[in-house]
Amino acid sequence: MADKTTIYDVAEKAGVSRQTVSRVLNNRQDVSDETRERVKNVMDELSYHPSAVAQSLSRQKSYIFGVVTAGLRFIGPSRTLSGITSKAEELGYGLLLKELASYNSNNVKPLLQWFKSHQVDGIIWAAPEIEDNRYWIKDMIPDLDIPVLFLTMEEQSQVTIVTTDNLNGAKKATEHLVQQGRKHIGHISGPMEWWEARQRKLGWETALKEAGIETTEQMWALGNWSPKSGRSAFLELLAKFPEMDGVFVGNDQMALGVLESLLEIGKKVPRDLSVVGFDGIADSEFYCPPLTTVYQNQDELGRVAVAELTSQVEQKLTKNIVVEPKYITIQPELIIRRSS
Amino acid sequence: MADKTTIYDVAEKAGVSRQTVSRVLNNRQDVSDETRERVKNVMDELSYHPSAVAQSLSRQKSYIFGVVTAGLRFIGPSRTLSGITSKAEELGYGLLLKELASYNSNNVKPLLQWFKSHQVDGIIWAAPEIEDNRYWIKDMIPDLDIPVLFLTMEEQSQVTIVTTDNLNGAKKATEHLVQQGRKHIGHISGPMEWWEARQRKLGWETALKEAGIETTEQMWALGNWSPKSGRSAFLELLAKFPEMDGVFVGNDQMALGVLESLLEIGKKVPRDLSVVGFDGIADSEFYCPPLTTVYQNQDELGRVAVAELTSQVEQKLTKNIVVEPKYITIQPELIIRRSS
DNA sequence: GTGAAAGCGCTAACAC
DNA sequence: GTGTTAGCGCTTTCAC
Repeated sequence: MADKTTIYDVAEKAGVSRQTVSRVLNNRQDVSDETRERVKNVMDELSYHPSAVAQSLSRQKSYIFGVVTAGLRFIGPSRTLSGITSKAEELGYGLLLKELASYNSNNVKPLLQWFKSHQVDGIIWAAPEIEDNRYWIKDMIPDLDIPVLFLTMEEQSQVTIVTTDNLNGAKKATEHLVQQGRKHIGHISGPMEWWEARQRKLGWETALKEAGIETTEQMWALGNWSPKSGRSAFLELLAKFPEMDGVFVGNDQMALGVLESLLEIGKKVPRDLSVVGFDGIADSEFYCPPLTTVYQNQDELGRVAVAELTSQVEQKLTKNIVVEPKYITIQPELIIRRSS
Repeated sequence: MADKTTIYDVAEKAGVSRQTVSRVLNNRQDVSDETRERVKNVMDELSYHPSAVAQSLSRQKSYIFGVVTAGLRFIGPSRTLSGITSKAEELGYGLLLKELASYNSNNVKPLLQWFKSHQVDGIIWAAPEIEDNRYWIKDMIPDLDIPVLFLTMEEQSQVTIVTTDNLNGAKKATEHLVQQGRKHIGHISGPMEWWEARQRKLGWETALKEAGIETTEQMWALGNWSPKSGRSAFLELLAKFPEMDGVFVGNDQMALGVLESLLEIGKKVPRDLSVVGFDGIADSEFYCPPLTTVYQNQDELGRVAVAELTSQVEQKLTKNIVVEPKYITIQPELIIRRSS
């Protein structure tokens, strides 16, 4: 009952047409200053606020982006989301949020349709690339007719992607271990279904190869990103690669598990073994010892994504040109602490 | 260009009126089976999907909730958000998300207005209560005319609140230390501007009082939730309360800092000092030693909030009754690990 | 059972 | 500069 005031009420009370009110609303120039003032005053008096829903319907533009995320209970995705919210706020866009119940979304179509029916101006796909959960891109994106931007995935023609350079980050981490004089550098990876895990492993392999070391199956073990898995993967790895004196771990959480099991078996870090993680989560500074890690700025990732999407949307709108897909890469940086 | 098909196209092709199509869309019973079938087939052929925006405008109901969060870069809020997304999905609601740039939001009014203009059916305020950042409730909520549900705040008449029972959780933690035979139990709190921090401190005081111990200023120190602050607060506390043999820390992250500084100064946990945290974040199981902590199910918090809000919205809609405010409390549970 | 008319609140296109 | 006329795509009376 509070806000039943519509553009019509304002028009009537101000003694003008609804059009004129609309013009004032949209800051058009073709209104006399005198009229504009009068209308604005009436708006205040009536505490009038336009209906965004009606505007969306009429303009065919909502100033809303759809955001798809997954695994919010982990720290990474929410950092990215935070970057998205802040940049969207800056640029005047709202966000319609969906979290995938499982990474392997098989009902992408209804989701995209839902966004479309809400007339979002663009979509940010911030869920990780795992297995073939991107299979639908070629089928769906073209006739969706809404710009979609993907986060964290392999370069692909036809779609714009913003991602941390996982391969290069992993290379930096491994090179650091090499420079520290480590000769037997192992790797604990995330699940191989994850693109990020594969990239990081590849970075480790590449760096070692460039250092003249050939990697073998004995030199790496598989984890699932969790501290617990990091721990068991490490024990497994140590058993089959006993000479290991350095390890690049696929993420900080698994590195936490590694550090803990090192403590238990009485090995000193970094004296006996150097450890380097990936992600640069805030806690890593307080592990014992503080963890050397590759920091990826996920907040920035989200911000860049929104900025790019906005730019594409507005270009499409004003110049009616469809921007060609880009592959935007963000470089992570090595943070050296006491674990190496 | 893909989805220019409207209800009108369907009506025309099916040889019925737009209303009939609408009836089929809304599963009304007053349509003959034969007509329904025909219309449905045409919908499929044209791959027609109704516009949610047009429906919102027409029905004056959007099936969207507004969500306000803050501090997504920390792990707590995003867990809650995850609970919110999953339950909302189950109940058929979408989410319009806003993250406060700072905890002390002074521009609440435009935010609420924005939600209102988007015709959200309800609002979940999931940002923490800090200082007087709730001052606006009495002024704004009544004439907003949209149900608003608050998370994590002090009971207050007129508004529905869902919260973890921080006081009781803190009591449990402290009582546990007492039962372990600790005689000198200190506390490191979060910032006193935070309601949660005050509640947890109060729980510590209450438990000690019930155990016959009077708390003094010497027995607690102030942190800011971060590991770093936990560390310095602990050192400060140890200096003025040297006989301390147990400490209840306001959250797990600060407890991490405490554990690290204990390692540095060479004190054994729990032999010399027992440590208990609060939150039950996943990592706490992998601190050294694994942390005893009070687990609060933030996912559930979000789910309960959505369920309650939905219930209120639908009751208001069907029976046209405004549900009276509730204060819903979720009990956290003590998880005992090696740090105590 | 089905259709016609009116309306949700606003904007775009064209008049004057 | 300002008003008129049509929509945007759907639902809600109320006829028949």
